[in-house]
Amino acid sequence: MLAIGTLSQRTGVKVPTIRYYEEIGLLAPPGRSAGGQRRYGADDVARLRFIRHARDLGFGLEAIRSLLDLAAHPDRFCAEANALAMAQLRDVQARVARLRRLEGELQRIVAACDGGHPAAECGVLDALADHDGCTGPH
Amino acid sequence: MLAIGTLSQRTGVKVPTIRYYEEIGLLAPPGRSAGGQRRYGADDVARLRFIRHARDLGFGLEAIRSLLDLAAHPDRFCAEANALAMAQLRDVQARVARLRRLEGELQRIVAACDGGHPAAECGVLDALADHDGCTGPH
DNA sequence: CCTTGAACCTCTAGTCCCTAGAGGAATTAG
DNA sequence: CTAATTCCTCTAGGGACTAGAGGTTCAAGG
Repeated sequence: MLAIGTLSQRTGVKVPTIRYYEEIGLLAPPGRSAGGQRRYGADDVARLRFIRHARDLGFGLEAIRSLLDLAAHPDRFCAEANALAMAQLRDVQARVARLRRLEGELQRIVAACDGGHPAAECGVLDALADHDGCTGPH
Repeated sequence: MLAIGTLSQRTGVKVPTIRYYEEIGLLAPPGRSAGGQRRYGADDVARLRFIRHARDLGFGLEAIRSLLDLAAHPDRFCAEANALAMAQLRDVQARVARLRRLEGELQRIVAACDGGHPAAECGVLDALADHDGCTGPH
């Protein structure tokens, strides 16, 4: 049986975060030692690693809850898991597209000023004040 | 003089958000009508547009506060504005890089399952449970 | 067996940037 | 003048944690 700190080390999830996951019902309340401390088993390690991995991939906790639910019922069909992963992929792709536009605007803005002027002539401040100078929408 | 709703329309910032910006000191408390409603002028439109644009570009409110402060002192040098914009650019670039790695992993994961299996054989669920299958770190 | 120090416990509050709703007052168009 | 719309303040919530206070339990060394 593992203490919470050991579970934390084995999964890379911080101790308060583990307790938070328990609080919101993502992790089942574990057994306790005689003195009342949490004790975890191998199942908890696997479950928490799953959560960690999905979080790293940008899934929200509600999506993760659905995925875990699905994984707990191996006889159900996994169309939902597929749909969740596809939604996540589309979300990531949309964010990349948006960030790349921002990157372009920021490069333009940074190039407008080398930092050596009085603020009155600063290209950065001008660019922020004037959206019309932007190449596209954001 | 503009009512808060008109200011909202002209800047694209929602009414509660404008009040929130006032509360945190990003926008000066405006004058009031006889009945106590906020009345804004052209300066407020410009300032709020500046804020909106910087938010759209992903700047945090504290960075925006610094930028506005700088813009209010046209005699100061703008090295700080330049530094803030560069920091923001680097931040955006780092996020893009990370999201592109995620995109790759997600594509691999989505390809592992067409949604037509029982959950026990689902490639998506397997991939989430097993980080070692991933191409790179995330 | 006892002591020490690390790790654990609960609880509250804070982060960021808003968003939503309740209950009521002011304004504006007809 | 009335009715509809907008405005006011105040409180609470959300996502996903993070930080801190004040106190308890555990494991290892002597």
